[in-house]
Amino acid sequence: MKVKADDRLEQAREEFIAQWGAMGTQWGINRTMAQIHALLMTAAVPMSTDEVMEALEISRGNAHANLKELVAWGLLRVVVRKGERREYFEAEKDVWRIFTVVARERKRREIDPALEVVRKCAEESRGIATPEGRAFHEQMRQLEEFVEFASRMADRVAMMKHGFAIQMAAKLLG
Amino acid sequence: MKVKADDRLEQAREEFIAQWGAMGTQWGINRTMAQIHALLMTAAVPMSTDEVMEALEISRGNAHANLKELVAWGLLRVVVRKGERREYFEAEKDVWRIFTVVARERKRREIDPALEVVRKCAEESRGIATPEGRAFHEQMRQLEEFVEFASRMADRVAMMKHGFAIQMAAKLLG
DNA sequence: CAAATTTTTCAGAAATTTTTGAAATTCAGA
DNA sequence: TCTGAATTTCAAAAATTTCTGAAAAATTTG
Repeated sequence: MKVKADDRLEQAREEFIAQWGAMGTQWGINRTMAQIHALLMTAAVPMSTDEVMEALEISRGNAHANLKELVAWGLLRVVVRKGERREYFEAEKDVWRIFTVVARERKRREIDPALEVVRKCAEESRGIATPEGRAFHEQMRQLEEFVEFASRMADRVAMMKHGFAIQMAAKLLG
Repeated sequence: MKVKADDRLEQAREEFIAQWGAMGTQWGINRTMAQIHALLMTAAVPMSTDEVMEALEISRGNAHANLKELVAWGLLRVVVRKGERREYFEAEKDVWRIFTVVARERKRREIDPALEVVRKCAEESRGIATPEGRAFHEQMRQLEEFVEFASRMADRVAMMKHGFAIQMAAKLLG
């Protein structure tokens, strides 16, 4: 009976890890990174690099690089047991916190650079006197305005507490 | 004087196209697709496949595939001039509409598949009696709840009119 | 219907990203 | 300081994605 329960869990968990990994691709996150995240998000206790390597059948270099990347994002914490040198990794499991972390990172990688680009182009095209020049500048201005708006929204959302977000969403969805 | 204005415009526009293309990469959109979008978003009149090929120095196959993809997304419209067989392409220039189109597409590619995955895993792990099994199921349930929430939010935002979004954002940002 | 023009397809080439695996480095305890 | 265990780095290999260019298919016109 215990064996059967363990099997079912094992199977469901492997399914989750595989699928979440495949999805990472769509999200612009590499497969291994997403798989490690899925693995640790569903781990009862922190895992070492070697345990991750074994569970996902990946190389040390790959495991290492992606574990560190996840730590940099803030999705994993490093845990050290006293009297041991080895590092263990533990995932953030709170769904709302995972979301805000990812939102912050995506804003940094997607919105901030876009803002720079449109600002520069709006600036460079200021005052060109031809009709085409005016149209171009106006287009850049509108883009800038919008991207700046998106940037502020992202900041706000990333700072929100779960309760507040739910409350706000209730209004929006109601 | 006219020449100088044209040069400045040309330069600013090329900068925009190059940078927007580079950014596409970060956004999980391929470079050419983003460049074509930038090119047409800043074009005074609709352009043909050959004009796009020439402007970006890309092959016919590449131009064709990405023009069609942009049409499928709803970011370009096909325009046919009377008495001409050739197709011309015209970009959606309204920034808010561009945003809602992209939001819809990203929801479809990123959120919907995630929802399926976590639903399946929550289902498959229902009723596993071990502590690990319960923890896993609970984690999947919370993920499911959140992704469903995100899905609904995305639908709402994608349907909003510009004015309403601004109004709502004012509350949020104020 | 035949010719001319335009669109579409697709196999292979090129570019980019990811992964491996082994060597170099770091670190803590003896 | 030396040893052994762990982390970090990185050049090369593998996998994946994107692009080309030419051929095939479709469409319009005379």
